[in-house]
Amino acid sequence: MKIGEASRLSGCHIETIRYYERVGILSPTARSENGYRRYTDHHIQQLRFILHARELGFSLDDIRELLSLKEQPDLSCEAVDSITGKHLHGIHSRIRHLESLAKELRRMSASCSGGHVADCRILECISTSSRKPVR
Amino acid sequence: MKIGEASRLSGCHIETIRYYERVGILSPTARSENGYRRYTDHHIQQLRFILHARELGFSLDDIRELLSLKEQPDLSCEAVDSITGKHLHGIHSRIRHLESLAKELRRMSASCSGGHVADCRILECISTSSRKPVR
DNA sequence: CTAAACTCTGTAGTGGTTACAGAGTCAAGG
DNA sequence: CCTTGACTCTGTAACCACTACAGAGTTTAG
Repeated sequence: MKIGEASRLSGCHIETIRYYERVGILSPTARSENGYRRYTDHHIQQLRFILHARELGFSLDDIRELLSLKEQPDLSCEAVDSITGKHLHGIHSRIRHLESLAKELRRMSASCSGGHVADCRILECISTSSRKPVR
Repeated sequence: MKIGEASRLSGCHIETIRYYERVGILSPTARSENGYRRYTDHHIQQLRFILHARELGFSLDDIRELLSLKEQPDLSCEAVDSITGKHLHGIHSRIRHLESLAKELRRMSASCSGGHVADCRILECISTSSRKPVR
């Protein structure tokens, strides 16, 4: 099938499909005589996998590795667990970071009683605060 | 003062300072005869403000606006509130999104009992799941 | 006088797409 | 047969907020 149908079946944009092939995430495609890429069911499976993994927030590097593990059914799935675990860990620290930002922003916002810019506590906070970087 | 001292006093990297000037976040600098940029205390204040606002996750566009509001002390600080509120809102939806991802990843991870890749439930989930996009 | 430290400009890279320009290909309708 | 529209191709640039060079010039300390 051609790229348009692959796009419809997988849910990936055409440009994104070409991009995935270019960066080596998607298996190389055969070409028709006119130079058009030809896609197989296997490509569609890969594209769906990539799309879902992206929706789960995995990086393309992670996905590259997951796809390569997927092709080796006899391996232990420890490596899959490890990638997932690292990803989950990263998500948790991003959540913690965002929560600490939200807390501080709420605090700042609450302390501002809404007068003139000159007395704005929010701007004052930003001017003078010195957050310790969140690790 | 020269850029090195401005960097030390503000905590911003030298390249970042030049970048901020180039994209119009930082006020233009005067130049010495040798072409070196000259920084004033006002620049240092601006740089500290930018640094703190970035630590709070504000975009450079937001910061550009906050700095411009800061220069107009007679305005109502409503606009500042609005920018902060929008930012906080964005942070909250990012947190919600990440939490839903984390939940799903934990679920997937728990359902995998650690055998061979061929039976890995995580890979199976990614292959077949179809998340509704989180708004 | 020399070496180190500093500054300058300009360019390219990061991640993960998306958007476009300009060209070629193909199928259906008049 | 010709045109129109839909499709595909390649290559490049844009997004964000930097960071990292290369290669050149300048200043400062010993």
